[in-house]
Amino acid sequence: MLFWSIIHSFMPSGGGGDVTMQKGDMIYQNGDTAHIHLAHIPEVVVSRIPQYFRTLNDLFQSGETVINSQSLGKILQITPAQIRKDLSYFGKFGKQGKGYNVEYLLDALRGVLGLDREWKVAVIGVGRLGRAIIGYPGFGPDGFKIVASFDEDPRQVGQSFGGLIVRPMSELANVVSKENIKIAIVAVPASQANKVVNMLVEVGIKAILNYAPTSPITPKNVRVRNIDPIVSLQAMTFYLQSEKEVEISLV
Amino acid sequence: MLFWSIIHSFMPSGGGGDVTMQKGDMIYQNGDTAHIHLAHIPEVVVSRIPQYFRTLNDLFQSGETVINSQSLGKILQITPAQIRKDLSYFGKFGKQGKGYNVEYLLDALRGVLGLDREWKVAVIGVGRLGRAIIGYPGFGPDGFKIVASFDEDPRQVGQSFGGLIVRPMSELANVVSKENIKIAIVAVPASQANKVVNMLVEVGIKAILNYAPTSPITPKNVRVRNIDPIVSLQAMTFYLQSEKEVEISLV
DNA sequence: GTATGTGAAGCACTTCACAGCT
DNA sequence: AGCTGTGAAGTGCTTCACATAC
Repeated sequence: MLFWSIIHSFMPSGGGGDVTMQKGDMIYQNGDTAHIHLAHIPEVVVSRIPQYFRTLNDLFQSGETVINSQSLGKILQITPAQIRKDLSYFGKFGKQGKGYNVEYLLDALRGVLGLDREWKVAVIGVGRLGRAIIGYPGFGPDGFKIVASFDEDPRQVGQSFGGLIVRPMSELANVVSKENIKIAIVAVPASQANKVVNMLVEVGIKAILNYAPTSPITPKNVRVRNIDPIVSLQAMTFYLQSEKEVEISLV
Repeated sequence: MLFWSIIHSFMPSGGGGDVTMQKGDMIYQNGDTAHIHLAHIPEVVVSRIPQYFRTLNDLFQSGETVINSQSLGKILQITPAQIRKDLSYFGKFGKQGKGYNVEYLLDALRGVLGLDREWKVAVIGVGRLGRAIIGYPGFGPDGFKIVASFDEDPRQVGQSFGGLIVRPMSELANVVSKENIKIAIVAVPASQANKVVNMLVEVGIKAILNYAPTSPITPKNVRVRNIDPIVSLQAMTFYLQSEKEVEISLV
């Protein structure tokens, strides 16, 4: 039985020379565990893997057993070469002349993304949005389990939404450490967002899905993804107004 | 008084030779209107402009009058060079030795993004998420006005949320054309999403903010932005499980 | 002195094209 | 014959570094 371990930044700071890693390099064996160190994987690649995963899930549900990079590309509007290259960062999952076995690739990507376990999630802010998130049925099937909710407002604390009791922020540290929560969803007003994010970093949260219209600053080892519908809409209105005349000063 | 016009794809298809445009090229004068044709602007650049806009808005609200690319970069975690380069696609908005006048740059970017007008928006699907969107107060201040909501479910039709009556899908074409709606927000279950998106394209919607966990296919002249929290979370779990051992078959 | 705007250099991602396997 | 996996080529975005302007 063999294992692999993804090491994202391997910097033996104690001196002794630089180490340049190549994809697939096996560096050392530690007890029973063989560690394979992968070279840097581009962030854009990582962000596409969940899309492949979701599509493969859909295909699997509809009973498809095999798919090739061309068909997958058509569904996702991505070139076949891109898909093959992306997958090749993680292994060889296909068969020449055939394509990819849907179930096999699905399992492989589940492992790559770390979805072969349950991730506990905390929701901060139980306003209209927070409650919609708690009630959203889409998290469970993918292994995300919302196990706690918090709010600063004493009038919300103690209430129950979706079978989850709203706790005061003062309990954040305790609950996060006791439940070993690594992921938080921020659904508080913009004015509170930065403060809340700082608290989350403080108590050891490592991934934050931020619905507040801010770009909070966090240490490099804490990941943030911002979901801001306004920003998304504005990126589209730019294209909508092509050929519309806009006044500027032209010396 | 001078104007500029952003032409994104200028392809005189009637023959007569290729036209390669350079940033800032002035191509022709038509009546009172000088048209300046900008070269292709990278999509990543366009997607960053709304972030600059939001931050400048925040700064303006807090009374800041001047900012330089360094400070703006610190807030947004973007290099100063990147910010200056991005802005340079659209004009020269700063002063050497000084920086950017916040209000002036804000106005300029408002024009660039086409936010110096009101954009009417339709929401499709008034489930929990759709209602949260309709009730979200963040759209108004940025010029997005939700003017209509639709749902396929007859039990929802006729109800009123946030002062907006839910209409049946059969009225979509009429309302969109009469109200001149160009933007739609899709908040229906995944199973209906593709069908709904096709209907939206059909009736002339040009920009879609899609909350369903799908990647709908649309003509090139219809923009889609997908907001899928699961995909965002999964891109983060990849990094969370660094150094975690994952079983694979290593021949 | 300070900070912008921008060609040029550097770097990273995408696409090509084909060897290799089925 | 068909499709993957992948070096190499191509493309495009980012960063540099400095002339220019305040």
